[in-house]
Amino acid sequence: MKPVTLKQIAETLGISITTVSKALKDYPDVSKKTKALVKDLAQTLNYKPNSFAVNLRTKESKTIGLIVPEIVHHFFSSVIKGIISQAEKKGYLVITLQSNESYDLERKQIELLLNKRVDGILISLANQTADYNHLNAVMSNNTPLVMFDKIAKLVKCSKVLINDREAAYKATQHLIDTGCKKIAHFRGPLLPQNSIDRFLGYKKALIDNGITYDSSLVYILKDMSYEEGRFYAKKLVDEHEGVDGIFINTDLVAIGAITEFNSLKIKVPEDISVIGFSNWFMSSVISPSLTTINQPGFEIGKKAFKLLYKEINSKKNDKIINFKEVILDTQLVLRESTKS
Amino acid sequence: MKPVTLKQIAETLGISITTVSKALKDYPDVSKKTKALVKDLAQTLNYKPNSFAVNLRTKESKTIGLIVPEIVHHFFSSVIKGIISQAEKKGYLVITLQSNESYDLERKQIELLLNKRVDGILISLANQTADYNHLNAVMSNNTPLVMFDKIAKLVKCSKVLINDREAAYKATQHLIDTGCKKIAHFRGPLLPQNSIDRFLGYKKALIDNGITYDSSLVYILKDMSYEEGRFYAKKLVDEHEGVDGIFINTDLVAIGAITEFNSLKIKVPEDISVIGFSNWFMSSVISPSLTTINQPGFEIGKKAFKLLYKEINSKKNDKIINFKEVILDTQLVLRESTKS
DNA sequence: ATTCTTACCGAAAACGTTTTCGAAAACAAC
DNA sequence: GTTGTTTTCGAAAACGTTTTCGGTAAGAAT
Repeated sequence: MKPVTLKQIAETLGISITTVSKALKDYPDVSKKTKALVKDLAQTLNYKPNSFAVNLRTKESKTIGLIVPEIVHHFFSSVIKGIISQAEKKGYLVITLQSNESYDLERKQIELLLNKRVDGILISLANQTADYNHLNAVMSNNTPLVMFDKIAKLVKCSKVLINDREAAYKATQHLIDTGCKKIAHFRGPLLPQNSIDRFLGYKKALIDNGITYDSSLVYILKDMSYEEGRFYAKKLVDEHEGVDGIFINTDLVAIGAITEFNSLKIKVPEDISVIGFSNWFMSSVISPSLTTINQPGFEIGKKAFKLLYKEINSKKNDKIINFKEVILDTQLVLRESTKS
Repeated sequence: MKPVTLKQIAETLGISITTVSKALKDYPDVSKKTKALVKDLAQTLNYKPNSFAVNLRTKESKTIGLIVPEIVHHFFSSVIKGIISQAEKKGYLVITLQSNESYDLERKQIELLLNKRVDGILISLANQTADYNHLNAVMSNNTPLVMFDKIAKLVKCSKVLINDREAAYKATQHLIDTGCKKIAHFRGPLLPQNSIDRFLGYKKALIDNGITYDSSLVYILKDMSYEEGRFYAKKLVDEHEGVDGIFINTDLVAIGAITEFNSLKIKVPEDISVIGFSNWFMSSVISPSLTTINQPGFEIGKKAFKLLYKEINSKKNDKIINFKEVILDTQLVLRESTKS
C-alpha cells in the first residue's frame, strides 16, 4: 500500500538508486537498455516521485501564492481564473488567499506563503495597506513578486496594470462629449493607487474642458458595495441640484446608483448620465444597461503569471531580474446609461 | 542570506540539533534554561522551519486541493471563500483548480493533486463527469475526499449537499400556490445529480398537485448561461401557449429569461411567473426582482472543509472514518417575479 | 602490451527536519 | 558507597530524492 520509491525499483532491478533516478530523467550516462527496463517497471508500478523529497532537494515547490482582497468579486475571480489557467500550463499550482481588504491579514498571509516557501507571489493590495514592509520582506527574501491592479508605486517589483488615469479621463470625457456639465464622481478609498488615479483622470478631464473642479461633487466610498451605490446616489441628489453625470469607480456601485435613480424616478440618462468601471457582466443586463470601461481581468491574471514565471526562471538561472510594468488596454463600452 | 536552520542554532549554542528541535517544540525532556536559550536565538535569527523538510519527515503538507467546475461564478466563488477562510483557521492552505466542466481536465487535476500529496481533496464535479475511477483512485490512495454540490452518489465518501429535490419541490409548489397551472422547467444537463434532483422535485410537485406532467415543457440547457436563458425563454413562448410559470435551474438563466420576457413585453409575474435557484446577489437587483431558492455557498464551503479536516485527523490517528452526508437548509426567497 | 577514450554505473553526500532510544549526569535514598 | 530515580541531552536513523565525482569495463588506438 505504500507509495513506490526509487529504492524499490532499484532493488527489484538489482541496480542502484542513482541509476534509476538518472534513467527516469534521461541522463546520457545510462544505457538504452537499463533506461527501458527502469521506465517499464516505473510505469507498471505506477511510480510517482515524492514531491516532498523533490521539493527539499531542489528547493522549489512549483507552487505560487496569490493574495486578493476579495474572492467573491467578478473582477478578481476573473483574474484568479487567468492566473490558474496560465500556471497550470507551466506546471505550477496556485495557493489562493484573501486579505479581506485588511492589512493585518495581508501581512500574515505573506508570512504564511513565505514560510511555505512558494516559488513566487502574486498580489493585489488591500485597501487598508499603507505600509510596505511586508512586501519588501518578500523581495529581500529573494522571492519573485508581481503586483497587479492594486499596487504600491514605491515597491520595486514587476506590475501589471491598466492606465487608470487615462481610462478615467476617457470616461469623463465621454460624459462631457455627450453634454454633461455638472459631473460628480464616486471614488474609492483614499489609499489605493487605482482609486487615486481614477480620481485624477476625472479631475484632469474636467479641467482640460474648462469645467471648474468642485470637490463637493466627489464622494469617497468605503466598501464599494451595491448598497453604498444606492446610498450615495440618494445623498448626491439630496445635496446637489442639476448634476447631469456621474463617473463611478466600479460597476457594482454604479448599478446600485442606477437602481436608486430608477426608484427615485430620476431618468438615466435623460436626467443624469452614469458611467461605471470594470465592465462587469451584469452591466449589460440591467436596465438601462451601463456604459463603462472594460478592464480585462482574465488577461491581467495571465500576464501577471507570465511575468512571475519569467522572474522565477531568471532567479533559477542566476540571471538578473528586470522589473517590468505592463499596462493593458481598456476600452470604453457604450451602452444606454449615457447619451449618444 | 541563506535561511536559518536548526543546525546553525545548534552550532552557535554548542548543543545538538535534536535538543534545538525539541526545545522549540516544548518537549518535556529539555530544561527550561536551554529552552529559553534556544527560543531566544531562534527568535532573533528569525528561524522558520523549512516546510519542505517538515513535509518530507511528517508526510503531510498542510495543504488541500480544491477542484471546482468554474471559478468565475457567484456560487462557486462563495464556496471557495468559505473553504479558504475555514482552512486558514486550521492552518491549512488551499490549492484551487478549475475543471472547466471537463471530465478530462478533472481527471488530470486529481492526478496533479495526488502527486503533490495534498492532505485531502474537495471537489464539485464537472457536468461531463460520468465515470468515477479517478475519484475512487483518490479513496484507494487513502487521501480524504469530500464532495459538495455536484456529487456522485456512487462514490463512497463524505458529501455536503442541499436537498435539491425538496428545494425544487418547494419552488414549484410556490408557483402552484400562487395560481400557476402550466409550469415549465429549464433544467441543467442530464448527468449532474443536482439537476436530476431538481427536475424530480419539480415533477413530483406537479403530480402531487394533480397537474399532469408534460415533458415538452422541460428544456435541457447546456451551459446554464445568461444567453441560454434568453434563448430558451424565446423558444418557450414560441412553442407553447398559456405557460404561466417557470422553475429555472439557476438564477443566471432566470435573469436571462426575465430580460427576454421584458423585451418581448411579456409581463413578469402577471403573464408568467419565474422562480430561480441559488439566490445570486444580482437577483434582488434586477427588475422585477427574482423569487428564488437560497443556496448557502459560503456555509457549504465551510462545512465541506470541516468534514475534510476531521477525516484528515482521523486518518492521522488511525481512526476509522465514518462518511457523513451533510444536508444544508435552503429557503424560499420571495420577491417580485412571482405573484403573492 | 600499453595508453587513451568512451560508455556505463554506483557510493555517498546533501537537503532539514523529527523521533526513538540509550546514555550520562545529577540527585535522592538507604 | 551502593542503588535507584529523575532530569537532561545527543547519536543516529529515517523521510526520498538529486547530483557530483570517481571508478570499472570495454573497446579503440598506438
